[in-house]
Amino acid sequence: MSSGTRKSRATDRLDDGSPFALSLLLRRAHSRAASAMAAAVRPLGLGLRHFAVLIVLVDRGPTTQRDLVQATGVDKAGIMRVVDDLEENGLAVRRAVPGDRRARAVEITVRGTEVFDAAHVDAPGLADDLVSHLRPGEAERLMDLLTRFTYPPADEG
Amino acid sequence: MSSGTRKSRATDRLDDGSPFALSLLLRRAHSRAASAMAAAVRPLGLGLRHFAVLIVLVDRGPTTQRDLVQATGVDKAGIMRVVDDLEENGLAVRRAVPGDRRARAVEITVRGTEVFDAAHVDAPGLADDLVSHLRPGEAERLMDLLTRFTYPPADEG
DNA sequence: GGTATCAGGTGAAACGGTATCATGCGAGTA
DNA sequence: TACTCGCATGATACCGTTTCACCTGATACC
Repeated sequence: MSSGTRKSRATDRLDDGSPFALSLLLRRAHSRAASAMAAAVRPLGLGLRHFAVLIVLVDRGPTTQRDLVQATGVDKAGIMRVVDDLEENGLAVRRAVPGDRRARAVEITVRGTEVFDAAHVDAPGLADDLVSHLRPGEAERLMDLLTRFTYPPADEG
Repeated sequence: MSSGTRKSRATDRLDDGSPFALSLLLRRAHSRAASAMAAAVRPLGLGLRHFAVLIVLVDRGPTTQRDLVQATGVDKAGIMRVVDDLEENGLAVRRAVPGDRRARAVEITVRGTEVFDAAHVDAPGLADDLVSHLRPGEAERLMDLLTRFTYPPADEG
């Protein structure tokens, strides 16, 4: 906390010692990754939020909107709008759930899987570029740490 | 990309193999960290974005809005609004820069430093809680990896 | 049946980014 | 010096997205 003027730093990194450092750093890290990966889906007229839903649909099959909220961490209003978009573009459909008249299961369409596959043409290359400046194994280490940071064992949230 | 139905997972994690996994994971990691740390500044009537600017001001002293854009990674329109808020609340002031009539240097006020200190009462504890389920040294390792992920050496963006 | 809870849906407000504009600086030129 | 042109800084307007609060209808529990 030097008073008065202070020479500007060489880098633009925020102070690592602050208790807010991790939060601010994650913001920039996400921004960097998101803007890079968005390039893979933008030509398809989709945003990453649409793709996050498609991934779940491919991975799990028909999924209620409630479960999509849980799986993606996106607010239910956001899921609503994303599913609206997917439905308008014919990439997914809302179907009634047999046992529960409240619930609507979202299911990916054939056209949806085609778009899903199309996005995976460029995506792996872009993803590799993101971490190409790290040393071997560090990308996996980062994923592992991030996963365990984001999903604590059960108690503390 | 297994075809057809597939058993639902126990956890709510997204597939780790997808090229989009890192981006989506960073989104949730940031969300978790940001909502936790926001609790430390919410009582002061501020958001994390305001605090990101205050940190730079404390660390560097008077800073032009252009440099705040670089330091925080926030768009210049966003910096405008944040500085507007800080000025309205008396936490910072815009001052003319001697050599350049275009530039406005933002400087933290006494009241700004008081608010800055007030936020640091709860912040360290909250920050520790965020990583308390990780093993010793892993938090530092995560910060290190995130830093090097976010700020590539110079060439590749 | 009565009540609490849950899934889905809707509208308003807050947030963040893009495009655009106005002014000032600086390099180059005559 | 005076003039132009390109670029930088800040400010503003607009638009898409996200978040919050509330509402409707269905289910579960007593």
